[in-house]
Amino acid sequence: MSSAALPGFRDFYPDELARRAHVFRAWRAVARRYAFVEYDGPPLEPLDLYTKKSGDEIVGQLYNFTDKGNREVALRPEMTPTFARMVGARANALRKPVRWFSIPQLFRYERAQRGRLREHFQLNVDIVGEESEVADAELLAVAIDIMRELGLGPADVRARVSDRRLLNGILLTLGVTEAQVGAVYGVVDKVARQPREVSAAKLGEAGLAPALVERVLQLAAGAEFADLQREFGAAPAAREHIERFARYRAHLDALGVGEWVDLDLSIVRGLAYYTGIVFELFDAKGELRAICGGGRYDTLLKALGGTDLPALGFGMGDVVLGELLSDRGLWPDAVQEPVDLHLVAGNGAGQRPYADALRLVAALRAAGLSVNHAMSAERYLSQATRNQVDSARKAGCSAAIYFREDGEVEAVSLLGKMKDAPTHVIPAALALAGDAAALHSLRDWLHQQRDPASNPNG
RNA sequence: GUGGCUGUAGCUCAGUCGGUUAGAGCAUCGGAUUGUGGUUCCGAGGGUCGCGGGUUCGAAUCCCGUCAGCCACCCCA
Repeated sequence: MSSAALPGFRDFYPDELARRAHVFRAWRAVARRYAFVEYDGPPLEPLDLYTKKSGDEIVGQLYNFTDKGNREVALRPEMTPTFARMVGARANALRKPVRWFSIPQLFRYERAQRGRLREHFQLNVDIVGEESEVADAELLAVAIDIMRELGLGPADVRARVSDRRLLNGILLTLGVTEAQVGAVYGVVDKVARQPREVSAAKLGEAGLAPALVERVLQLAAGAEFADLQREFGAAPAAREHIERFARYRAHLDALGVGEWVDLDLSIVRGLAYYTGIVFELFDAKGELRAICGGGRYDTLLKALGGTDLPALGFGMGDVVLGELLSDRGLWPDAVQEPVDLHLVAGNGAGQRPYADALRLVAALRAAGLSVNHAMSAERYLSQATRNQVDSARKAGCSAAIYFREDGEVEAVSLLGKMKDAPTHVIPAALALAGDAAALHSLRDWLHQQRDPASNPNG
């Protein structure tokens, strides 16, 4: 076996690239439907772009090195700092709100495992300059509509949403002190991933009374928004946030994605820079890692040295999403673009110079058709036609084309049944001369063969 | 970075108690009376049994190490 790709890196063979393209198509189609525009930045950035935001510990998880100009650089592990720089540099000139998306390839140096490689492609969708919770609803709707676009439904994927301000207000109302809030977040974030006793012990260590520990764990394990409204709707520390969240839910319903969404106060998204509504998308069976995560980060742009603008966004990677599509059998049947025509030897092949065969191929290509051929005069003339036709069909070609004994050029469909396959004839002289009408008729005929509605052989 | 499981052809896997030149199916390539199809038949190529060391007359097989993959931590996307 020759050397393979580096650990955590992928070779994309044509079938795999076609699947990747399928996901990218869905990402772009939905992002554009929501009026986002695409941008990109450099895959290599100054190292301090990341250490400024995340501290020096981050270096252990980066692909970083010193370049030949003695600059400390890193392959980008995330898009947000680049995005923040680009927006910040033109903050005053950009029409607000900014709605941008990107599909960067990102890199992280850490142990690869299922759903987690050292390299992946991640859709980033961000909005800058809008504080209304309508923007939060719009953002989540983009992520959910991508699931729909790929054939997934609310029984396959669930959106879990929370709001840090809401959780904060509830905790303060219950008697958690400002000083304890940080520690409580840390426990709540992991409540589903560690034993209840461990969570309880950590909350106790943070200074929470036993009754309060129970109450916090109960809320983190699952809460109905209606119950929260009843209990905290009038509390001074929580009321504003309860009301905002109610409006958010109503916007999601109106945007047509309400049935995908569950409240889950345990969604904290690390302890980092999120300031408001946060969300994650999971497969409904809970077998995979998060498909997507994001939320509001109103203070980050300023913290990174940019303008003080509210912002929100999410990232959605191709790896977990691809695993989910595989599990659900949702990849399209024909992932490859079929080739239109394959030149084979017909009964008239021997009557013409080989150059005519290449001229025919060239004329068809000039007319915009995709055409393959054997690239060997010897094989074209000596190999049995049935083998040539069979190879073309197996390669996924839509039709074979050849010179007939009477000198005409004939195409025969390779789709559908082999008996009585449809054919289309054009005079060889017109085909070789690149006659527009003749080639147009061939193109129409090909389209007709591919359209199942008008192709009884399909 | 820590621990557990697994490594045989491009893929899925056989390979007995340690015993001759490591096999099958699928896939690929060539062919089946100068020509039009999925079936069928014949044939071919393709392996440092992950890698290195050890035990042994003899190792795919047993032992140790290492690398890679998977899983769980850690951390996050």
